[in-house]
Amino acid sequence: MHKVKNYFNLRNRLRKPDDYYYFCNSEIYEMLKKEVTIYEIAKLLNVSAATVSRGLKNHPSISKKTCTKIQETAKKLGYQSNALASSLRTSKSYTLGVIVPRLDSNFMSTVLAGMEKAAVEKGYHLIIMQSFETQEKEEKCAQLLFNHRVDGILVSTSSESDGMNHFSPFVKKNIPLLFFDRAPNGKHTFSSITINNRKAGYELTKLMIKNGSENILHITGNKRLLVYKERLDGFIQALKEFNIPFSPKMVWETKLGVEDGTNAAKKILTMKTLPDSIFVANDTCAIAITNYLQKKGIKIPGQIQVSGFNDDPFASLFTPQLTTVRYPGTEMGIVAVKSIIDLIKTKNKSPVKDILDFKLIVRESTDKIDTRLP
Amino acid sequence: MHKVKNYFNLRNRLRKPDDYYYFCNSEIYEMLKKEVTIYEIAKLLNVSAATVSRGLKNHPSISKKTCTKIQETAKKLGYQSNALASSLRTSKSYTLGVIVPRLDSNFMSTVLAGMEKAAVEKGYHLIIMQSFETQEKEEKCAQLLFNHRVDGILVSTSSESDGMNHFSPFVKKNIPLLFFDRAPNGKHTFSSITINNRKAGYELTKLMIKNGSENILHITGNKRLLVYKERLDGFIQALKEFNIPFSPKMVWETKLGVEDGTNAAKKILTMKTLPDSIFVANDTCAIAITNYLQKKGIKIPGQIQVSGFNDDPFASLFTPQLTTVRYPGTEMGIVAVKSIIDLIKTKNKSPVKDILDFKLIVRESTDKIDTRLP
DNA sequence: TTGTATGCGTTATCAG
DNA sequence: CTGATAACGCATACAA
Repeated sequence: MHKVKNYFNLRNRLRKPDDYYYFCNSEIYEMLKKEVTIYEIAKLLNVSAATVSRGLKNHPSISKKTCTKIQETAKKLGYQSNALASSLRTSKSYTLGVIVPRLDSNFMSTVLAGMEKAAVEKGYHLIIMQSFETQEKEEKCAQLLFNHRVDGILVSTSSESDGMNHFSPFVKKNIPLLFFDRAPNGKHTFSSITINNRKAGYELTKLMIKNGSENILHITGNKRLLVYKERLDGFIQALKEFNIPFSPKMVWETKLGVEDGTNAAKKILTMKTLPDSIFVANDTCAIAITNYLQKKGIKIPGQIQVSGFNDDPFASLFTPQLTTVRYPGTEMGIVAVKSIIDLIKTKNKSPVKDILDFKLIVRESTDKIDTRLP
Repeated sequence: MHKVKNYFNLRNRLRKPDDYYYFCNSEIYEMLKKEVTIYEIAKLLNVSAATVSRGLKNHPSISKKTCTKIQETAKKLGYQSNALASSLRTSKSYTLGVIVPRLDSNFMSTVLAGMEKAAVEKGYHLIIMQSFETQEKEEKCAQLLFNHRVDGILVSTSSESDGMNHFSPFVKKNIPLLFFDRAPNGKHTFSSITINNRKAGYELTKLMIKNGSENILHITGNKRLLVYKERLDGFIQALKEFNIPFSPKMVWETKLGVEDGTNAAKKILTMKTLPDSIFVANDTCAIAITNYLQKKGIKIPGQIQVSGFNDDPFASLFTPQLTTVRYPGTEMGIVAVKSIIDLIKTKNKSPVKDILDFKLIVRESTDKIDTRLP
C-alpha cells in the first residue's frame, strides 16, 4: 500500500487507492476517457513504471516472466503507447518531413509511394506537405516540419525557391536534409538524389537527329529548375556534336500543362517552316501537342517527330506511342528514404549525391524521318 | 539573481548563473546543440516561462510591450516551438492521419492534394500511409496513427478490409473517423464522403442504351468494394429500366490495370458475338481495352462504344475521346478535411454522410450507334 | 499583468 | 533484475 500512495503523489490521480484494483479492471477507464498509461499497468502489477516501460520493449534486463505479464496486461487494458511523449523524451520522432511542389502529379505520387513504403519498412513515417511552387509556402512547410521535430527532411524545391536559408535550422541542428528530383541550383554541399537529366536530354536529342531531324524545337519548363536546365544543356550538347547551330529561338519555356501544349501547338502551326521534331520536357505536354497537331492534319511522326519525358502510364497507350524517358519514381523515393535514414543513423557528415539511371524508351513517335509522308 | 537560482532548481541546467547572460548572447547555444526553449527566453528577459509561453501566442493577458520583447528575443535566439511538447501537454496534435490503399493513383493523389491544402489552411497537417490493399497493413497504419495521437483519421479502405475493429480505439476515444471514396460495406454509423456511384453507373449505362446498345459488357473491379458494387447496381438498374435481361456473364471482375485491360480485350475478341458497348469502371483500363481493340481493327465507337470512369487527365487526349465520369478528387479531399476538422472542433456526435455530385462527361467514345460502320 | 507549481507520458540514469 | 527520480518542453489553474 505504501507503493501505491507513492505513485499517487507522483501522478496526482484523483482516485482513492482502495478502489484502484477494481478501477483498473472495470470499464470506468473508457468512460472517463482517461489515457491508459504505463502507470496504470504498473499499479496493476505492482511494479514500477520504469519496469513497464522496459518490459514493453523487451528490454534485456527484464525477466521474461515480467515482460509477458506486462505485455498481457497492456493488451488487456488496451494500452497504446504515446509516441509524442516518447519522442519528446528521446528526441527521436521517427518522422520524416517531405516537401513537394504538388502532390497531384503522376511522377510525384510515384515517388511518394516509394518513400512511404521504404519509410514504413524502416519504422518511420511521413508528413507530406505541398509548396505549390512558392518559396513562401516552402518556408512555412519547413518551419512546421521543424517544429514537429522530424528526424530528416526530403525536399523537391519549388520553382520559385531561391536561397535555401529556410533550411538552415535543419542544417544547424544537423538534421539530415536531402533534395530529390529538384535540387537547388549552383554549387552547394546538400545531399541530393536526381536523375541524369543532361544525359537524358542529350540522348533524346541525338536520337531525333539520327532519325533525320535538323530543325528541332525544345519545349521545356521553368529554366530556373535544374531538371529543365539540364535537359536543355543536353539538348544543346547534342546539337553541337552534330554541328547544328543553336539558337534561343529553338527553346520555348512553358508550364508544360495540357493547355500549354495546345497553345504551343497552335503557335507551331503559325511558323513559316515547321520543325521536323519536337523534344518536349514532359509527357503530358507532349501528348497535348501531338494531339492538337494530329487534329490539324499533321502526321506524327510522319512530318514531325515528338518525344516526351517521364514515361507516364498513358504514353504507351497513346497513338503514336510516345518516345520518352523512364524516370524511376518509385525507386527514387525508396533510395531517397533509405539514404536519409542512413544519414540519420550514422550521423554521417558527407553529403550523398546520387544520380539515378534513367531509361530511354524509344517508341513510334520518333520513327525515322525517312518514313515521312511526301 | 534570486529568480535565476530558482529557475535553476526547476530546470537543473549545468551552467553557472554568472555566465548566463553572456551565454545566451553567444554562439555557444548552437555549438552545444541545446534546444532553445521558452526557459532561455525567460531567463534572458527576467520573466517567467509562463509569461513567455503566453507572450509567444499573444495571450490577451500579456502587455503588448512584454509580448513584443518576448517575440523579438525568440527570433533572435532562433527559438522554434516544440510541437511535440505542446501536443503532449494539450493533447491536441493538429495532425490528421490518412490511410489510402495506394498513393500512386491519379485519383488518390488528387484527393490527397486537396486534403493537404485544406488541412494546412486550417492549421493541420497530414501523416499519409498506404495499406497496399491489405487489412494487415491497414491495421498497422491505424495503430501508428493512434500512437501519434492524430486528432482525426481519414480512411479509404483496402479491398481486403472486412471488419472495422481496428478503428475501435479511435471510436472509443471519440477521435473522429471519416471514410472517403471507399467506405465500409453494410449498415454502419461511420462518417463518409463518397460519390453517387450507383447513379453514375446508371447514367453511363443509360447513355449507351439510348445510343443503341443492347449487349453491354461491364468490366469492373473488386466487387467487395462498395464503389464498384454500386456502379454495378446502377448498371443493373438501367438494364432493368430498359427491359434488357441481366446476366452475371455481363460482368467481368478484374484489377482494372493496363494489363487487365489488354487481357480483357483479348478475351472480348474471342466472344461469339461482340458486345456493342463496354462500361469499364475506370479510365486506365478503358483506354487499354480501346487501344487493343483498335489495334485489332475494331472501330471505336463505330463497332463498340466504350466508357470509362474517373476522367483521368488523358481521357480527353486519347482518340477517341473517352466518355467518363468526372469524379471530383480535389473537392473530395477538401470536403473530407473540412468535415473532419468540423467533427474535431464541435465534438459533434452525429455522423457526416456526404455524397458528392459527379459529372457525366460525354465524349466521342460513346457516339450514337447508328453512326456505326456497316 | 505576471509568477508558481504542476502534469502531459515516456525514458535515461543511477542506485540497489 | 528492478525501483526512484528527474528530465523532455510546454501550457494552464491558481495565486498574487
